Amino acid sequence: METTTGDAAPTRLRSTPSWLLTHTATHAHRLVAAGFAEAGARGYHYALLAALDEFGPASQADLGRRTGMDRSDVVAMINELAAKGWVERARDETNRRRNIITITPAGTQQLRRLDAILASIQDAIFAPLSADERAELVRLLARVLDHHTSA
Amino acid sequence: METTTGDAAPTRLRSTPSWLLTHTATHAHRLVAAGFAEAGARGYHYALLAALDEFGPASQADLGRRTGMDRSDVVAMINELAAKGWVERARDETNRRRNIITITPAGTQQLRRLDAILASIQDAIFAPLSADERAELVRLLARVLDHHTSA
DNA sequence: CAGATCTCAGCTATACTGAAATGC
DNA sequence: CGCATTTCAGTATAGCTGAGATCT
Repeated sequence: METTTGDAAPTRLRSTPSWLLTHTATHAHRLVAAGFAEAGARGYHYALLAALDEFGPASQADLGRRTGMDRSDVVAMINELAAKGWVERARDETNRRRNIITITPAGTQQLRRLDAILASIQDAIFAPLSADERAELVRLLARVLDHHTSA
Repeated sequence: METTTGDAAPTRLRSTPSWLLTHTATHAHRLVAAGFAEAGARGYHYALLAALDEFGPASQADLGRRTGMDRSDVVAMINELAAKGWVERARDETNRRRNIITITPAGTQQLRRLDAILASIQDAIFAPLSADERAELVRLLARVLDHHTSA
C-alpha cells in the first residue's frame, strides 16, 4: 500500500495553504533524498556545493547564511564532504577563527551529477504542472520566502 | 541575529522548485507550531480533530489515512488528545480490532480555537500574496499533492 | 572586553520501520 | 490461514540550543 490512498483529507486541511505546503514539501523531500542517496549524497551536500560553486571559497559561517543552514549542521556536513574529497577545509591565516572551505574538482563533478539527478526529480515531482504553472509556483514561493528571510 | 539575513542563496537553489517548497514549508511550519504551542496543541492534533469533526467517529487506521499520518504517530497523538479530554477512545464491539475515536464537546471547542489561531497565522505567512495569488498557490499545490497521493 | 567563529553534545519533532498481540 | 488493527520500541533526519575554545 502507498503512503496515502483513497480517503480524502478533511477540507479544513486541504484549504489551509500551510498544510498543503508542508505536505507537498514532505513528498518532494522524500523523492529528492532518495535520488541523492543513490549518489551517496544528501540535500545539505547539494546546497553547500552549490554555494561554493557560485560564490567561491567561503567560511563555514558564510555558508550557513547562504544556505539557511545552522552553524552546527554546517560543521557536520563539511566533515562529510571533506571525507569524500568534495571540499577542502583550511584555516584562514588572515583571520584564524575561520576555516576556508574550497570545492575540489571532484566536488564540482559531483555537483554536476547531482544537478542532473535533481532536474529529473523536479520533473517527477511537478509533472502535473505546465512549464508556466511551475514558473508561477516558483514566483509565488520566492515571494513568500523573501518575506520571511529578508525581514 | 535572525534565522537568515542578508547573503543571497545560490541561484541553483532559488530556482529549484522543491528547494523553495521545503524552505517555505519550514518557515510556515515553525510559525504554525509556535502558534499552536501557545494553545497547548500541535499540528497533528489539529489534523486529527479536523478529521473527526468532518467525518465523525473513526478508527485510528482511518484517521491515519485521512490525515496522511503514520499509524504509530496516530497512537501517540490520540493518547495526548485523550489525556486532554478532547477525544474519547472506545473499543469497537462490532470489530474488536478497532478503536472508535470520538471528538468530545471540549475537543470541538479546542478545534474552533485552533481554527482562529491558524487563520491568523496563514495571514502572517502569506502576507506578501494577494487573495488571488494565495488561491492560485493553493490550486497549484493541491494539484501536485493529488498527483502524489491519489496515484 | 565584546563579538565572531568553529566545534561538540544533546534536544525536539517529523516521518518512518519492524515486530508483536489481537481479532476478523 | 492471510489480513487488518493497534501498540510499542526504535531509527533517521532536520532544525535548533547551549556551552566551550579560539581568535579579532
